[in-house]
Amino acid sequence: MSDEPDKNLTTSPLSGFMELLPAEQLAFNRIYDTIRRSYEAFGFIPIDTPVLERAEVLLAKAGGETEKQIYRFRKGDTDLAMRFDLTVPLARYVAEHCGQLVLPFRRYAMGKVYRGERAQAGRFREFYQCDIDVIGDGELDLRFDAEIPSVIHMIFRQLGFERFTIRINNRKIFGGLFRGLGIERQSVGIMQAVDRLEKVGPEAVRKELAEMGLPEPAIGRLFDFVGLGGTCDEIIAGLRKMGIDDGGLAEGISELETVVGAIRQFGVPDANFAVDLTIARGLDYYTGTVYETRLDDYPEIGSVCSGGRYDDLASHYTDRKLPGVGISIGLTRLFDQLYRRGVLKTGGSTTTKALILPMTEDMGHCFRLATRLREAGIATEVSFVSGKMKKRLGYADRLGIPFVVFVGDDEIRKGTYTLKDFREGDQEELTEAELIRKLV
RNA sequence: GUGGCCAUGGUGAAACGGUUAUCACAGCGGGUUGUGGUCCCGCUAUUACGGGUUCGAUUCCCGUUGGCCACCCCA
Repeated sequence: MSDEPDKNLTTSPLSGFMELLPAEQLAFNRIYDTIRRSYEAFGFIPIDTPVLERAEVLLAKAGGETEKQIYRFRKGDTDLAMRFDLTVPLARYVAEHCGQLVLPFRRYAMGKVYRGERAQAGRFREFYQCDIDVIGDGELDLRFDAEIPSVIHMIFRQLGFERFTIRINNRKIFGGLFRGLGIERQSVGIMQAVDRLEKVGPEAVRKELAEMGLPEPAIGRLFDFVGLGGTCDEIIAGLRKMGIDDGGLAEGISELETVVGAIRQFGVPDANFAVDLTIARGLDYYTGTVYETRLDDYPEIGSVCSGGRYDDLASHYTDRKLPGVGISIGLTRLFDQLYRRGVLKTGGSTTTKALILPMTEDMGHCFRLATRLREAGIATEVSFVSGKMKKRLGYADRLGIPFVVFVGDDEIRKGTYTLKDFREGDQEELTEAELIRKLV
């Protein structure tokens, strides 16, 4: 071990780990707070679970992909892993505490998750997910499925978006269709192919399906099916008209119809949601309603929020049947993509509203004023930058602090303060009461 | 995980075999006392790392590391 510190250590963060400058971080936190407030407005309860879990817990129902991507390591005799989403930890949490929880349990969680995959634009190895889920006891009303889009709607409105579409589908429809057409065996491959429809176009998908060995008539029917368009009601009517006889399909259609009706009752305008029979969602644990939300003006970002219903959340951890429905907002991706496109307004690089600039030896006077301003809810700091005025004011200027309060011996004698509005450039001499009234 | 492209000050770029590697922005100092942002002057700072080819490498070749993009997967 060398005693000399290595001054040439790489200072960039690891690839796939987002790190922000102050103004960016503040913009990020504004989005975070907006999401949190909306979740709480619907009565969701905040729950925070550990970033590290026993590997066996996280991998209990993991498929191949998760297994490959999970960060896993040993510490002593313990086999540890970092959470790759917030849903699996929720399952463990609910199984552990269900005796003390009131069901249906409405919880939200906002935290970092980890996936060891190759980073790319909009694809991180460490990122924030903002989840809500409702967990029921044995059964869970379909109206909870409809409430989720209503939460999404509120969040994106609050974030300042008008043009976004919450796409809805039901996994039972796919399942029923595949059974009805006798192509159930290849269902996973078919859904993956259909998911690529928008990306590669119908011809490529048709070819891919043929290569999987699907008979031509079945492919035709499949395309009739995913080609169904129009309003939610037209699509649902179209589905019924296809005349495929399968109990699961009928159930899926009827659930979808119920959910669509309830979404309208929740007041989500038709402009902001749509039935889209092509969305399947990779994760195979969804068993009913599925969601995917896109910003209409930025379709290339892809889904910014997705989720769905699962029949049994915690089957690996408990015998109780706990159905749930939820969604996850990929906050890191959402922020990153919006920021790259310049659609986020960034303000100053500080939370300070008023900077007290002492021009007196009487620092106690300045500190007491600072305390009273803070108690009035005004974010305040006292400047200790010394030197020329140019430098002292330059500090406020560069951080974007909106107000500077000059405290000089003249003012102290008169019992006043000089308040300078940094954006307007003008200033006025005020009493303390006037100062507070002005800044609050 | 598979494949392609790229690596120049803090940031974004220029030079693409040839004397002290250029420019802009940012940063620091100055343009005299209790008033910043614009303007003017000055300063600091760069060829990712290791090897090879060559009289000579930022430039060409190999390796390493890192970044970007596509696929896969997904938030």
